[in-house]
Amino acid sequence: MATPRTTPSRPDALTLEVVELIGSVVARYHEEYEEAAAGHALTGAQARLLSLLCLEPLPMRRLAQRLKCEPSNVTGIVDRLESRGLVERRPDPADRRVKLAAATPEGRQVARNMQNSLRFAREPLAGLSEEERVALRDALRRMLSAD
Amino acid sequence: MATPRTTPSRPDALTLEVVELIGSVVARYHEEYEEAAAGHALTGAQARLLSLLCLEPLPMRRLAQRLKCEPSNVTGIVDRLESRGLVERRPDPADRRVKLAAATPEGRQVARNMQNSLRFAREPLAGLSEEERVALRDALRRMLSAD
DNA sequence: TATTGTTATACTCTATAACTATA
DNA sequence: TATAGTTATAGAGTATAACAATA
Repeated sequence: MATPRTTPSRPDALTLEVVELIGSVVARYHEEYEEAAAGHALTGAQARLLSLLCLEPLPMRRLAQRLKCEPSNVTGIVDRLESRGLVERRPDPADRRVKLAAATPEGRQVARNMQNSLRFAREPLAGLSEEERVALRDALRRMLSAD
Repeated sequence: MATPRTTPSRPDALTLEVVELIGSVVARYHEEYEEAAAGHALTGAQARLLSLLCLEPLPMRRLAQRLKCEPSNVTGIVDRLESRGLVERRPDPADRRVKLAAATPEGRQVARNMQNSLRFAREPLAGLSEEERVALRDALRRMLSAD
């Protein structure tokens, strides 16, 4: 194992700095996401839901799972997007209890515009060489699978 | 410059993967932060405010700046923390308009407990060697200053 | 006059519980 | 009976505008 034998409760200065840097990246990412959403008159939750629906229509229930919130909340978020014509509800032919939420063409356009205005989420790597990107990719992969 | 000359609108596969990994880290970090806060009966906003006050007492106005919200919101968040005895308001001897919010000893203890339960923010680096941590630190630094 | 903190208001997000229509 | 979606309700965060106390 590559882990140095230090007391878990007293991480070394390097580890502390990396953890703080990750916190900064997280904060920065979130700020810019909310900002980009607000620039298109969307809340963060609306923007996340709309982005999901741009990939494929989804039952309300699955939207709640993806957004990690209760199904009852999805009703309101979809209501607001639907009243703006960005999302629509369709019946599911296979199960009449299910409603499929789907992005309209206008909804997809708004989502695209928003994602294009997300500079930091798109270009955070401008200053890194290919070698550095590979190293960063490997480190991030390992972080996410370390659980 | 180390940036390869590709069209900005069509990033290469490596870049796309790294961007997606960063998104995953951000999502994971946020989930665990909210979870840790909820475990101590705090909302995310309350946890962030309390963590700030653990470093030093701050005027309400500065808290709003740090949390990137309107000063009127800080009143309510501090109210709720104060009613639980985790935060207190003190007069500022230098300016009688100002109220300094400060964490109580109990508030500091709750914040410490919460931070200790943040595993992902603390131990995502367990699988990385010191060399890799240095490379990760440098890459993150450059990402954050690339603006 | 300008600034600090607060109040009042309205909207959104959130969880919980109860309801309906299907299955 | 179980499930999908909704409604009703209450608490919290948010922005805006107006206010009192102080500078």
